[in-house]
Amino acid sequence: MKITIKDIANEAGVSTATVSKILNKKDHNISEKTRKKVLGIIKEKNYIPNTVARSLVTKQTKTIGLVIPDITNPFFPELVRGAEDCASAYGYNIFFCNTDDKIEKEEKYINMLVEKMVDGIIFTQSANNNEEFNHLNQIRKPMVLIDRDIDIPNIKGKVLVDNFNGAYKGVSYLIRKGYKEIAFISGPFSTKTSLDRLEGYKKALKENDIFFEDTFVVEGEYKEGWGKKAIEILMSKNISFDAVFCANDIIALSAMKFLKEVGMCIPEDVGILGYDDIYMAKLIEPALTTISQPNYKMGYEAVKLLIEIIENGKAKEPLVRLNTELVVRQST
Amino acid sequence: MKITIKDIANEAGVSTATVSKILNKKDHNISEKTRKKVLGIIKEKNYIPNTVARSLVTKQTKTIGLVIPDITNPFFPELVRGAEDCASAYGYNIFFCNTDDKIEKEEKYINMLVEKMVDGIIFTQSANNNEEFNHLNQIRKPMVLIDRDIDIPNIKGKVLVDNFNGAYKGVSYLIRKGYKEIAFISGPFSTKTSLDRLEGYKKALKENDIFFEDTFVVEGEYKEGWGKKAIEILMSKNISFDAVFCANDIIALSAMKFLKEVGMCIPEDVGILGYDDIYMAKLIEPALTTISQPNYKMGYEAVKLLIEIIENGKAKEPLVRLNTELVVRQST
DNA sequence: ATGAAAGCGCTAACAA
DNA sequence: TTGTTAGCGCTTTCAT
Repeated sequence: MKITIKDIANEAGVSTATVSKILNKKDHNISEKTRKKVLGIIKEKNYIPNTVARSLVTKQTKTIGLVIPDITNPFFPELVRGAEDCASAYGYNIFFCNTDDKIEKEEKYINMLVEKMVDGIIFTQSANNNEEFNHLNQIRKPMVLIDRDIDIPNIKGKVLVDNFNGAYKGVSYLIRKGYKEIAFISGPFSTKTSLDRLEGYKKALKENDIFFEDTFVVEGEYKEGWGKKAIEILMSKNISFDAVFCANDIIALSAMKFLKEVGMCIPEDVGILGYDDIYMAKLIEPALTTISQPNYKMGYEAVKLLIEIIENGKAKEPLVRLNTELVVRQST
Repeated sequence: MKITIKDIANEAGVSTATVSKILNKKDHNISEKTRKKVLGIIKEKNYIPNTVARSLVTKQTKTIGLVIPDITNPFFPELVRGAEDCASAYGYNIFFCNTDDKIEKEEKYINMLVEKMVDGIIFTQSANNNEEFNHLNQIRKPMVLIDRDIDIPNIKGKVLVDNFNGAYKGVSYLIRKGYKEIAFISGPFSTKTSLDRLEGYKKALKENDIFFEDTFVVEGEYKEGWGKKAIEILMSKNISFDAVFCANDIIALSAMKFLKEVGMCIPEDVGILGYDDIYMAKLIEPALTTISQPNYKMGYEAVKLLIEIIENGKAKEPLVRLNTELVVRQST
């Protein structure tokens, strides 16, 4: 039989209130003697408090929901890991959900999370879907957003990355290295992320008196196959480029693979610059020069922010803006 | 103010018992009229039942714990995804934990999970740590193990992969392809996984009348840097090999990168065979031939098994053994 | 077909 | 310093 606080109280000859106080370190006026005794019995009986019962009265579960599109996308493991580490450090657990960017799944999960009485929710998306976010506005739980800057009234916190500067730094570096004809394989322009990176790219060109040409930019999706396809498009248009700035590392890998297959040398014939710095970036040959997103930190900071909001009702600094970093390797 | 079952009952002019029955589809003798009415009010008021309160009485949380070493290791995302998909299909949520293979973290998390009243726990490790598993035996929750075959009395289910056959298939293929001097970069021999793969490797050699030599096998760890180091060891011993069977894909990638750096051509000078088929295997150049582990399926099946055990007390088939598959690409 | 009431295991006023 | 007691929101048995 499961043993409860009552059993401990009986055994110790005290009331459950006393045991509860000891359990919750509201010790201040409990005699050392009974404290010791109760603690002893707890250990001896291997008693584990039932947090479900506790949550019912305290109205908090020490649990948060983490909603991402797909853990299988190499962008997310680090982020999730960061989130989990932070949660764990603050005594919280994480419910983990994959939405595949599907609005139905998203709604279903959010409802599940609310039913499970999570204390707050963290929300990430890789791609904007331009559907309505009405259902998010129904939710009366603290929420923080990662990586996207949409306006939902009841979002109380955001963790964003400076994509503009990231792209700007990367492309500037490419130019300094002597590359002059830099193509940009972009993600969808429906995302602010992509738009910001495009602006950073443009600014770098402009500052170096390189004329910006539409044809050097191809818009696609943040997916594996897009890199190859994009190169094919570029080539079919007979565009000559000596470097490619890719909207993320997976795209870069796919582009690189294809370029090698058609006999190009990297970085001699064409330089490749990625974005994200996923785990594999350093393991491929040549290792990928890329703009490192602080994914782990994003996850960590988001949870930290959320917990602050949960515990204080609001955040001192509700917008965390993280910086990127250029990681130079052999592909440029 | 949060709205409760009482509010719904009042509004509808019925008792909470009635509402509860309707909520839980114990409808059988509730008049259609009140059913409709109650359901209407629930929708109108946007009522969401509090599962915490429910769990307190039903003694089940519809929640399971998933304990893995590190989501950042490319082996796990697919597995986790499979687990999550299955859980979600059965109406369960997943608490997600990373232990880094540290016994203290493991204990801490398991306790947290028990406190949170999970209905069951799934347990994965990449490397055996030979410490005691006493603490696992204290746990009176259904548990299922993935990928390792240790004996813990209260483990009620296991999902295993046939490593012996995987290695055997892979190495046999290498031999068929004409490779004769096949090195094996192994993981730690403290793991059954590694031992099984070694046996598979030996069997393939033997069947093809290739003499097995100790020196062709190097034992290390399932980590990124090991591939390069292993090749260095092999070379420093002046061992000539025309193919390398790597204990996992990360090792293979690292080995491949190093071999290319020292001027070897793959697959001409040396063939590379990996193990796992991680996401990146197909994206690198040359794409990696590897033995595909059914990671997604492992996660999925493990959760399915666990839920069966949770709901029926035991599993009809407590041991699920999954097969591997050889995926031929360009590295051989 | 519906409701009254007990109780799940815990916390937190308030009393003593 | 400790105990009494009233819930938290729900399910479930047993009456009605």
